[in-house]
Amino acid sequence: MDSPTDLDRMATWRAFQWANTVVMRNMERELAAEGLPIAWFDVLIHLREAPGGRLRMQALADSVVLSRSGITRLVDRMVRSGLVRREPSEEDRRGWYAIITEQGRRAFDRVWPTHQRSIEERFTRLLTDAEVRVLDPVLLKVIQANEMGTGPGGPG
Amino acid sequence: MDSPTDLDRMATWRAFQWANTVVMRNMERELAAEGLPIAWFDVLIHLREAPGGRLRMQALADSVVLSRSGITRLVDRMVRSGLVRREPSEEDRRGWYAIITEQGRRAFDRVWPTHQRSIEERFTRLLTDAEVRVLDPVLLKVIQANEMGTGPGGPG
DNA sequence: AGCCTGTAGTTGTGTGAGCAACTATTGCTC
DNA sequence: GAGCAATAGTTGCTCACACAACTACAGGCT
Repeated sequence: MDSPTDLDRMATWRAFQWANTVVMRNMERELAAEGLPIAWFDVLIHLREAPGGRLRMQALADSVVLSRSGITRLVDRMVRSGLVRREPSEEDRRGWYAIITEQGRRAFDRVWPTHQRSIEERFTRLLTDAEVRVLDPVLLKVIQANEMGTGPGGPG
Repeated sequence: MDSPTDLDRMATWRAFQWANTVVMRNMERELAAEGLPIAWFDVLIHLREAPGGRLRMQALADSVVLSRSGITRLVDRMVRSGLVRREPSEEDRRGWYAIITEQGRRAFDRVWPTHQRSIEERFTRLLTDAEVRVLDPVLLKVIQANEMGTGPGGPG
């Protein structure tokens, strides 16, 4: 029962990266096949969970890990498609809310079952209970050590 | 000691995604500050480890998880910068090798210490030995369940 | 009030990635 | 050995993102 060497740990790091890449790529393809880019899905899932189904642009950008300009244009597209609408903030006249529309909720509901099954098959089902219990604090440690201001509650 | 629920597992999945995103973003910024985009670094690390310092274009694309057109252009840029050169394959006259140059090796050596430290601080140092031993097989399972033809030995 | 620094969001611009179409070559089948 | 599907790589096109500059408003200081 030797300790993992530095090289072992580097391999773990690579596997971590690789696992994420390959899962994300597959999910992206699957969601795209349903006509919903994964970025759109992430926006919907965060808006849906936010009180009032709405989030300030910057908060949304943080949630989906996107630049301010990035979120502006992503929301632009989703507004054009009717999944999201904008509304000015009452409290801060510089601010805008992005708000999920009924159509947005329906779009989410439509793809969620498939996506959920995909997450299960590609990730959650593969883990034993014990592994989940180890993984959770590990991921939290990693997130905290790399925090950039925003807390988790991250991507969908 | 209840079993993690489906919701718990979904949260784990989100944390997994989030952890990867936040780490990658930080590393990208750090490497970019050293003048080497992370995609370039990944190419260099794979070429360096390959026999003869060379890899066929498609193999390289698989290693860094990029489309064929993507790898063509990425290699284009690196050739222009002198870190990589191309050489036709003897065995298959359709094929080309991407080969790391001396300058490419020097570029790698220059940024590697910093990057290595970054990986340690942001990831490997955070894990106990026991956690590494749990994490490794978990990641392998995820990779295998999501395999796309290429094996791991993935990104750098 | 007037100023001045900071923040919210949008817009101009450059770049990197994927998809599909294309060329060249391989290798299987008859 | 002629034909033909499959593969290797490149190129045309489009799109999404980041960075920086810009406008508008907020909030503290004098």
